[in-house]
Amino acid sequence: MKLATWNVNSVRPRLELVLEWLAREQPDVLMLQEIKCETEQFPTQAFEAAGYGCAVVGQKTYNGVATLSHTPFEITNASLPGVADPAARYIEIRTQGLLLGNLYLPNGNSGGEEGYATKLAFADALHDRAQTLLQANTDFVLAGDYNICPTPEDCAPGALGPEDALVRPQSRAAWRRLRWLGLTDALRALHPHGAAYTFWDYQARAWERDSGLRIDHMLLSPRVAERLRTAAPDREEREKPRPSDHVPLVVTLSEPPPRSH
DNA sequence: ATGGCTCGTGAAACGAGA
Repeated sequence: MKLATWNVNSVRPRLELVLEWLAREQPDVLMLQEIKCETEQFPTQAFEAAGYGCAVVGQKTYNGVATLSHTPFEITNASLPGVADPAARYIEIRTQGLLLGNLYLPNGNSGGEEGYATKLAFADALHDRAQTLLQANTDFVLAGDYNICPTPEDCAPGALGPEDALVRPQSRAAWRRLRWLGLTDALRALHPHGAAYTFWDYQARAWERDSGLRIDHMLLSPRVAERLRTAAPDREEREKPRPSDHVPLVVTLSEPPPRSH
């Protein structure tokens, strides 16, 4: 099973790029963030023509998430339980025996301390959602743009100041708290050290200087982690004309073991 | 060097992004 997450920074100007990527990579599921359009404006027909059903939560101008699935699915949540903020930042589906949460965690650099508190509140609610799913013995993946660089290795030297919301101690603590539930960081489980960036700023020739960040992640519940085979950012997408500032993170899983009884 | 790009909005700057 092949899963991917990709912050596309607006789906409409990126539609051809995403369709080409789907045709080439043929993932089972692609989780998109920052679609930046209302649900009705999402190019559902184009993705359906490519063989993917769409679960979409959009809004005007900002945010928005969509999950594309090659296999039949049901939507289990169109917002993150416990989050009062109406921003379109979470959609969750069930397919192939997995619950797949697609999230766009608030950046937290705008809106002062109130904006930062929104980020931490979302992370708290995500922790509670993961805990609920673990208690229900559910196999799940939480994938998306977490807007957190978990460790200094995940931030190119000088790319961010120490006060940035992506590296603030409370942001990193929120990430560790998720991991301490027993979740596996797919990328780091297979590649424990070194840069594995998923984002390069459009500005200051960040891509050319490889001044990137690792902020897009997939967390796996324990039984899913046992099936982990590969995890890698697709850096080639950052070379394309008019790219997103993020690249896809691609994870492959082996088939689930036969059920015991 | 707090700017540098790239979006959406809506028709000019501006906010958000990270």
